[in-house]
Amino acid sequence: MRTKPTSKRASSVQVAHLAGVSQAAVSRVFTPGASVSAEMRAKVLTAAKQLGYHPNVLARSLTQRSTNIIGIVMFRFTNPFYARLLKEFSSQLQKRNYWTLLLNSEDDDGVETALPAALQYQVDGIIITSATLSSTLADECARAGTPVVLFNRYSIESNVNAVCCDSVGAGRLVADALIAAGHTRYAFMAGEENTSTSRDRERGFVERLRERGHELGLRDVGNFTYEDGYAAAHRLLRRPDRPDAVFCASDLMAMAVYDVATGELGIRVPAELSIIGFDDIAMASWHKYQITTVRQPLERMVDATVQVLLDAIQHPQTERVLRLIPATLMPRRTARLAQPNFLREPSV
Amino acid sequence: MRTKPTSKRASSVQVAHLAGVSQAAVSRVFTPGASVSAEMRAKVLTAAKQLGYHPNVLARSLTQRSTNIIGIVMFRFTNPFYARLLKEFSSQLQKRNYWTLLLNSEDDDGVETALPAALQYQVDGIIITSATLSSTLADECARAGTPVVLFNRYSIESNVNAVCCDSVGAGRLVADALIAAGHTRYAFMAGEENTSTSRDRERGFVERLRERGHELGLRDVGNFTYEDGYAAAHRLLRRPDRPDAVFCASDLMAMAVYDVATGELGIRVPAELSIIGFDDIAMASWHKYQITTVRQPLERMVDATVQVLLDAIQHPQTERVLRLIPATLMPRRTARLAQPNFLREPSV
DNA sequence: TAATTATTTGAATACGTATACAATTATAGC
DNA sequence: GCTATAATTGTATACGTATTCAAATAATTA
Repeated sequence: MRTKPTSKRASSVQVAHLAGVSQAAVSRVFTPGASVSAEMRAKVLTAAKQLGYHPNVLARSLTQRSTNIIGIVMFRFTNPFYARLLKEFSSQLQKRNYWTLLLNSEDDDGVETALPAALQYQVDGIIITSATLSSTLADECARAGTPVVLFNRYSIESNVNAVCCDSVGAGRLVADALIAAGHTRYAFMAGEENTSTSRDRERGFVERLRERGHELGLRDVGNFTYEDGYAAAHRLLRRPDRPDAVFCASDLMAMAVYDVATGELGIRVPAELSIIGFDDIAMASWHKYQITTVRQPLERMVDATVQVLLDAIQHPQTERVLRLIPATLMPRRTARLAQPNFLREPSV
Repeated sequence: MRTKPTSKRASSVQVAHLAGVSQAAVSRVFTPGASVSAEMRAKVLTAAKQLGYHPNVLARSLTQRSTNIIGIVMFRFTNPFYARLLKEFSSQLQKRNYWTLLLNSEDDDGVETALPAALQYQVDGIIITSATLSSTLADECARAGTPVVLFNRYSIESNVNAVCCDSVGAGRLVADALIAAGHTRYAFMAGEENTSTSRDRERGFVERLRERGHELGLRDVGNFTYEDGYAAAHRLLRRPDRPDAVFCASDLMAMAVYDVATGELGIRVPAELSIIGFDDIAMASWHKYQITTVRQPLERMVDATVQVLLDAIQHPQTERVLRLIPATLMPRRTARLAQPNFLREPSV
């Protein structure tokens, strides 16, 4: 059905012909650092300009065995954290002369189909933000010699690089802060249950509460979204034994809790209820919300990820890297917290 | 500095060798519709599996002269409308067996550098969401035989395809709706001043107000963001002759106006002030906002864009296409409107 | 000036695939 | 059985570039 696109893109051979030189000469003119005389360069460049010639990067990558393309596997596009993440990745990569092939793992089999496709496009590396990697897939990447970095995921069995925010540590941080301010009835609102990010945040939180003699009284699930968080907030806050502190696995859910509490139920925040979110998306600092939240240092995480990936590309033999990046608490208006020096309490 | 990555990806020649057949046979096994006997297919596939062989798409695209890659030029990633847009594009394209090369035009010279890069990667087509096209660039694409579609932009001089929401029509729609409900003091909050989207929305709005004997009393600029919208809302609403109807060029700004009005100034919405936004992002329908807004039919627009682009790819000779897609009003809670049949008033 | 070295150039080949063409084998028709 | 046709396979070549090697030219030195 496809008509063969008779593209008129000029080739190096045509340029060479027009300039009266060899094809190799043309190639050298467009290869930084190659040996070319000034007049040769001039001749070739005018011919190239005349024909509108640009080197065919794909043909080049055939001989160079490197495409300068990085595949990014994604799916929660509309989540503000991920939107910003993608922007950060693409601009970081572009700055280092790499390009981004976007692999949407939203539908169907997700990663399972997207990833082999990426390999066929000979990407130099892969960043995965939306799933962990089955060992089959990990093997396939390894066999293809294509390095992979998981972002905010890690995989115990398979031998894959990862850069993560320290979710467990962050959960503990929040527990400490809330305990120090004298809260008594704790709740946690989970994201999607099967995500390691949500589970780890919860684990750190609960662990630390226990260690210091408290219990997690309540938990509910908001699937990382405002809408589901809104419903969950209703369930949590209308109970007679409603919590006086809610830790949410995302800012969107924290905003929903805030809206339900102040808008619908007349609960005073933070006097009667402390709310802490996660991510520090732009909205969290909107004037009307001012959500106290855990800040994932996104730039640093992206930086580290790119670093790890490019390292792995340049030194294929190195063993796997795991990098944990600490989160920090952003005190704002929705949580009653002790003086900031609680942060320096000895962490047991 | 780059070590030559000695990739171990198997080639069709290696598979052929292992299977004891010709390279052409291997190629045919992986070419849908080619003539291959069952036993040949079996032999090749087992050999391929054993070597972990996947065809090199780039090498293929050298002979086919088509990469199945579409370049998307973007930059307002974190704006929820654009985030959703990108998701919609990538999943639509992926469904049709195209892949997305993401071109971030955020920094530096933006499109001017990103686009030539895309051309070098021999993309089959380009979608531009963040800028219009200089005639130089348009020429370059035309010369390369690479079709381009502008999304929500159009260009008078250069001969480039475009799919747009009918911003002018939408502005008129809003004017009609607000007039019908008997408002008297109108204001407009602009996005970034140099964008055609904002300008066209304003133009339609003002035009239609005039036609029906009204004036635009006030205008201010919110640059499409919540923060700037917040500041602009303060300026607008603290005036003695404050408006009783504000039309905002984006939902984020409308939300800011709502927050300033209800949260800070105690203005009742919609009794004393009607607010209408633009885009219908997910947040606009959040329970606490329920912003009355103009809905850009994003799926239809994306659909149309992809359609136009793929058409242009398959039939290179056709002339340029301009497609205008009508917007619709989503009545919610922030605007006082007449009964819905005002929509059927004869449009002069 | 001649001899030596450094620089520039072109011819040939490789990268991994698809395909036109010819050669071969299988199938159908009688 | 034999011929005519269809299906399958291999050979050779093309896609557009980078790069090795040898040849040719320019620059340097004595």
